[in-house]
Amino acid sequence: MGEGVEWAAHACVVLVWAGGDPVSATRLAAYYRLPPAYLNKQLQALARAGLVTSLPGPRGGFRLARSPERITLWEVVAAIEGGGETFHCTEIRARAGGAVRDRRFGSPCSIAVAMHEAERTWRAELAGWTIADFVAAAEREAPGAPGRVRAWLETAER
Amino acid sequence: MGEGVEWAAHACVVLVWAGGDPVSATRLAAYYRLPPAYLNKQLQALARAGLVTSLPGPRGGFRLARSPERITLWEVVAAIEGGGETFHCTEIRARAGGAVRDRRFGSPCSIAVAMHEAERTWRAELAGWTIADFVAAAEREAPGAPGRVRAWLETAER
DNA sequence: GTAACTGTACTCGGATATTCCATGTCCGAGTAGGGTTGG
DNA sequence: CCAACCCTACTCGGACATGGAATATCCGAGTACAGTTAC
Repeated sequence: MGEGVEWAAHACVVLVWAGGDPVSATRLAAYYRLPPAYLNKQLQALARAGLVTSLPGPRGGFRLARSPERITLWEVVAAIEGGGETFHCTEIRARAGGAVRDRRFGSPCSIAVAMHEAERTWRAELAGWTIADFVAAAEREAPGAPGRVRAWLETAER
Repeated sequence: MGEGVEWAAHACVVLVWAGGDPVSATRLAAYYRLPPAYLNKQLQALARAGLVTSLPGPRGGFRLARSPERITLWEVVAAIEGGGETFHCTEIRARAGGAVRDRRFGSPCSIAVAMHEAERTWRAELAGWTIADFVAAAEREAPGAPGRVRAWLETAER
């Protein structure tokens, strides 16, 4: 799994602490010491998925498109990595030497079924977590975080 | 996910149908129309993981190291893709601008926790399936498969 | 006839190229705000 | 003084390099069998 997912998730948490004010990719990248252009790429992916809204020009940036409780971890992963199945069945049983050449199999390959079932539970588990959960956990760990982050963003402003 | 996993799983099913007789990588590759040398690489990975045993020389090849009920889909995936976590937390919160530089966080990052929890259920789901399940499903779908496969391996023999 | 020997063909195993995707970077279109200028 | 205009700085957005891993391949070490030969 790409590390862009981790960046995107943490970025969403910071956007919550920003309180709805747009935060530019440059600012976010500076906060986490990340390559600005590449983080911008990830944020664009979130924008395409409708998780954040983008605002161009000065005073522009990104902000959450919905409330944190309504954004699941699965949506973030899907936005960055793509929502498709990670396991792709190539139906190699249809090419088996002993099988009839153009046979159409009624039921899908049981191996693919197992893989997809496992992925389904994985996605369900991810969908059980929201950005709000991570915000709450971070604030429980470091109560002063929201104020500090907001202050940092303000001071770096301009 | 790499397609080597699919090859390895199907290969295990064929090994069951071979009834304990060693089957060479070349034979298996010919059966599924796969690149022989590369399938050999995957089988070597299975051998390193202890899922199959290898036998060199003529009449050699691979056979299952245990009974099909004792080989889970997770073990196959782990043997090919590596058993490590697919999500690797880089602790970017420790590099946050507002955070204390060398602060040691007591509890792990909640995002990483969520990811690992989801992966845990994924692995558990995969571990719930065994090669025997796939063999049973395939025989239910195509009752003559075992005999056909065995015959094909015999005829192609030599 | 039998037993030992030798040669061959076939196997795994790891070292070696190649292709593709994730990573990382760059520049262009567009916008808001401030400074300037003319009335 | 005020309003219109322009210019600059800053933003997102997508097009463009780069590196490492997955994909694919090849050759060497080792083994079992068959054929051969000596006794």
